[in-house]
Amino acid sequence: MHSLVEENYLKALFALSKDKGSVSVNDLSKHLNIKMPTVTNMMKKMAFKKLVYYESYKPLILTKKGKKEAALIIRKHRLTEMYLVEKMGFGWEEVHNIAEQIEHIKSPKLFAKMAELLDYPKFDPHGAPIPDINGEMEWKAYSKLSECKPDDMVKIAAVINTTDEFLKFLNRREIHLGLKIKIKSVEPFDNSMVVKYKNHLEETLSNTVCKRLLVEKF
Amino acid sequence: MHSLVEENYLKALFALSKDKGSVSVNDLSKHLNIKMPTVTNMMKKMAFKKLVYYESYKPLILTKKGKKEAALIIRKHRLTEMYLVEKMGFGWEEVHNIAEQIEHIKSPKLFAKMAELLDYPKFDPHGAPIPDINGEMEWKAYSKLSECKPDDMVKIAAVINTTDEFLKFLNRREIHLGLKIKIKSVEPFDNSMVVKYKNHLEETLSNTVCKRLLVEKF
DNA sequence: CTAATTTGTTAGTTAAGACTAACTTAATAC
DNA sequence: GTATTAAGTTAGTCTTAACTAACAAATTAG
Repeated sequence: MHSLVEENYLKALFALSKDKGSVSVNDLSKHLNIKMPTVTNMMKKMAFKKLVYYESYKPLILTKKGKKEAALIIRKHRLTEMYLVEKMGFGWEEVHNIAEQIEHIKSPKLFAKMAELLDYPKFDPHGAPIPDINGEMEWKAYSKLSECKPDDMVKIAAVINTTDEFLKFLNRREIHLGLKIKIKSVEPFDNSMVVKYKNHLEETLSNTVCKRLLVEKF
Repeated sequence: MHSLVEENYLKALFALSKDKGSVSVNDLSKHLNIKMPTVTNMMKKMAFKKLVYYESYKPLILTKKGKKEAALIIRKHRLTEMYLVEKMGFGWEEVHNIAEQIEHIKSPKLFAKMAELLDYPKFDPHGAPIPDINGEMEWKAYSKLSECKPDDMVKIAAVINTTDEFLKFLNRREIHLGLKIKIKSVEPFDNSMVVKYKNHLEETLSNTVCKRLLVEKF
């Protein structure tokens, strides 16, 4: 099995390669807060273990094996988050740090039990998909709220780039998954949106916020 | 905070010093499966951190601080075991390994929540006392089943020196905490006991087994 | 009470995973 | 298209926590 450190490299590689499919040493270094030479070294070790394709001066690419192992760690993370929220009563802004630790626990039984008790959930408390036991996962085709137009009626499906602070911000405005929102207007100069939902008849959301809210139109 | 490794030394020191109050380097070395020089080294580091009293060639003694920190790790371990059994449906023979990992998690909130959901339990699934939030804990004055006499009626209060195998052995005989047992006879040559409980009218338990069962007389 | 054995320590080595300093390759700018 | 800047690598160091080999102290045996 892999060390906790390797698991963190795997997760970072997986997260950063979402779009391009590859990652630079620099990006990985910044994301993990680890200096570049250390990253280079680790990539050589992980290449030897067939977790990543590594060639000098070229972008890093996860192997199939690396991707699967990363996805399985993410599975453990998201299952844990869901468990903490659904079964233990934590708020969605409290669970990240705990899950960050529990995801490294070696006990297939523990996570199998969580999945069972949660009735095999497909999404975590932030709307992110939970990879299945084979590491398979797919994001649904959500739009960003920031890309919607006035008069669109949308439902909040997921929150991305979550931080505790951002989630607390949403809490204060009673914004949660499943919430139905109507877009009243978009300010042209800063792309902030005025939206309406529940008893919030005129809430303004900055573009920074809108870019982090994934929605389903309906 | 302390490293996972230090936490394991603390736990081992605490467990081994139960009776004598002190531990030899040798015992600690054997218990942790770590060679003596490594232990000596670590003791110096931990003495510097005021977790243990260390003098060359003298027995190791936990400081008050060391004892408290050890007890708090044991608290996390036993709370976790209780949580896994009571809230997740694990068997008492399955929880040790998982708790061994979860006990190192840094999240006061997580363990506070477990305690709350379990309604502040005083004992773990094996009958061992759970230290309170200040690290205070006390074993009740139980007897070993091996020290009981024929015709004694006793109730199983705790299981000590538990291993998965021993707990499975108890499962197969339907022996569990709270079970009421009558001692029918004691074989003088090997101190094995013939006992009666529930629909087990004549079950023989070896001395090895009886020494690991703590009971309350009634 | 000395000899043998056990226990404990010292010194030096190793591996993992971090770092800095210095150098090289690749990318960008003019 | 060369010069500058950014990115990546190499080499060497550090810390933690393990190890072995060799030595020293304490205990036990006779």
